[in-house]
Amino acid sequence: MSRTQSVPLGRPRQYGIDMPTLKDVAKASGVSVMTVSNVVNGRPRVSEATRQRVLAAVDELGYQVNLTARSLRAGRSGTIALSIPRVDHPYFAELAAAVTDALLPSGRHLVVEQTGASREGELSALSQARLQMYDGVLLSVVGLKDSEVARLNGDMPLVLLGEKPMPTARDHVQLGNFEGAQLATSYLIQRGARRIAIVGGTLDADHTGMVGTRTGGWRAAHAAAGLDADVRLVLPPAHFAMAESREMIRNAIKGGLLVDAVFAVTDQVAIGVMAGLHDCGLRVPHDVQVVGFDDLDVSEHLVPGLTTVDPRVDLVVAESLRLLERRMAGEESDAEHLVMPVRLVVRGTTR
Amino acid sequence: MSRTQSVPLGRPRQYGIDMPTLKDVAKASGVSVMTVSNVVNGRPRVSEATRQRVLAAVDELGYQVNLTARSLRAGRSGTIALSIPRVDHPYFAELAAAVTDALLPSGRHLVVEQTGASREGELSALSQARLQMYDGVLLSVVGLKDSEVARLNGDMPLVLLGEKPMPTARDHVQLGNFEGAQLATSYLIQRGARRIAIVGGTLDADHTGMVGTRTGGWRAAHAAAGLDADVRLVLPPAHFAMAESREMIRNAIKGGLLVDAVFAVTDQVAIGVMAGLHDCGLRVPHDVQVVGFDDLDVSEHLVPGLTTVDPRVDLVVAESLRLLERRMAGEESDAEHLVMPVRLVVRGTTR
DNA sequence: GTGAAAGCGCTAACAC
DNA sequence: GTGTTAGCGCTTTCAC
Repeated sequence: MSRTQSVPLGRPRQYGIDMPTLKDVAKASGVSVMTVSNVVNGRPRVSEATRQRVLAAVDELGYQVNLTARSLRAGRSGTIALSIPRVDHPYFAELAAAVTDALLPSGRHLVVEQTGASREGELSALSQARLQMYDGVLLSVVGLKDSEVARLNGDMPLVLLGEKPMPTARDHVQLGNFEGAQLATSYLIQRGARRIAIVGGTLDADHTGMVGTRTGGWRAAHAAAGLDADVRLVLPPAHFAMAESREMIRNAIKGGLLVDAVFAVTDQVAIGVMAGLHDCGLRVPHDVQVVGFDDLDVSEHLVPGLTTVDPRVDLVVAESLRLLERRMAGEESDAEHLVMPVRLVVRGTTR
Repeated sequence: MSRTQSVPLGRPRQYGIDMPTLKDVAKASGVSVMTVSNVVNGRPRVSEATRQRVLAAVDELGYQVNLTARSLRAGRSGTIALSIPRVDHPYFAELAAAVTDALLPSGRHLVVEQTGASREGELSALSQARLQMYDGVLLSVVGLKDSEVARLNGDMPLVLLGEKPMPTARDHVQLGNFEGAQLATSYLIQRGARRIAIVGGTLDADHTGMVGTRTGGWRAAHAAAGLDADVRLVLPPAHFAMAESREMIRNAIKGGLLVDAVFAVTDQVAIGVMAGLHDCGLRVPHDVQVVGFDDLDVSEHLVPGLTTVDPRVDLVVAESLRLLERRMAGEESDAEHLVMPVRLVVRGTTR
């Protein structure tokens, strides 16, 4: 009697023809919706005959489960979100790909959200409302302050990635920024460099954040070698773009800055630096050695190949997902704050 | 009386504390859920006093709309999906970023789905069920056959991107593959090249798809110049990876292949080729000229800068979104099939 | 201006 | 094994 025929309450526009529902399949196969649900979800106690009949109807009508409805009812969406600033920053793209690959065996679904690397973007991408649609979120924080991150609903499974200080109450995985920068700079010193510019570094006293920490590593390597870290060697581009870095090193050198090596805070910056050095007629590594940070896919195939810090994204991803799975399983253990190890990959831009 | 206190029907696990609902806000502010809904959605007929009271309660309880529920009821999610093979393929990453930027002013939300460039991946990412969660989908097809794409629900707003033949019933935007390849090859011929390898080309007679079409352009340019396109110059890597392309050109040259130029079907391939040529002691562009296709961000900053075909992703994105908006608005006009113009960007890898 | 009722499509719980 | 009931949180409809 309660068939949905004259649609009393305007069925929301599904862009044309309505998709068949469990009810339709139930009607077509002469069973209850619950039985159809059981079949569709592969639950045990269904007789083979019924199963076949239902499956036939599913097939004929082209039934597909409505994930929104399931999600509303079940409280789980089966989807994890990875929130990164932008996919066209190769480091984040490679991170996203690594997460996707790592998630493949688990059968979970991943979507990538872009925040735009701004506070506003992150705030909107991270609105509780949005996040609620996912079973778990891997959040790469760039713009937000830790106090803002701390305001996020504590009950949502969330693992933080990124190089800023984070609320202690949340799981957080970060790269060995300090260690990597120190490693890179020490290696340059060891290879004879004495005037090592840091492109993408900061003069700021704040030694937190990706830039601050890496600059700290650069400083520490100098100190460890008993060398002076000349502040004029700190070149701070506003973004970490190739074009900008290229121009910055070029201007510095044309302006008379003496440099026999560059530690670029990212491989993107390093690529710009290599181009800029070439613009100045300087040869890499003969005149100026270069070390980057990120070990992008492309870095291996530059000419010469870029010596760089491998941030071990594989470890970052594995640990992050371990922590996230734990939270999604409802575990309430103390938050972990991990700093992954890094390693130096030596290629042709160093002597 | 009907307060949710002893949860008769197990409220689905929302990972801990329940989020407040409209009902909670309604109770707290002494109005009906409907009024709260009206306030929350900024609908007109609500008295200022009521609005303030509701807003206060929203604030106090930290209410956030449940997008899943809204989506189920309203039939719209406010979200668009961009489905691409992988985000760590720079071309797709840049495409995704371009879509994101283009969508920004509209206030729409975008999520990126990765299909993994396989038929299976695409089929699963494209299950009707998944797609139903979005108001519109921009689908970059790689693995699927057009017949499989054709089976997708015709009522879902969907615009196809990609270089394969597509069902005529769906909107489809593609790059000027043939034109670009011809442009690149003709330019090389014009610059004196006579032995132009195509790395990433195919010997297949099938002249559809990205590879087939670009190989066709390479062939056509030869024909137009009255030259012979030597099939030994067609080097077909299985994927479009840098490492693979590098090895392939290296082996070919060590194996005695005479080459004075390379048309690489993508910039990724071109980067591998440049590295491979360097491995062989050949100089670019002095000994071998190189032209790519994609005009990636990095291509400008390689040393030497890569001459390449700019696929005008900006146009592709603008047109795709125009078509998608039209479908989302419910327009039923005939499907459009667009091929965007391209242009050659001349840099240092050609003479 | 405000609210009661209905129900989007699905599943947990429990009856038979 | 199968069906019935009761909602998940929201918005549409329509009465007041």
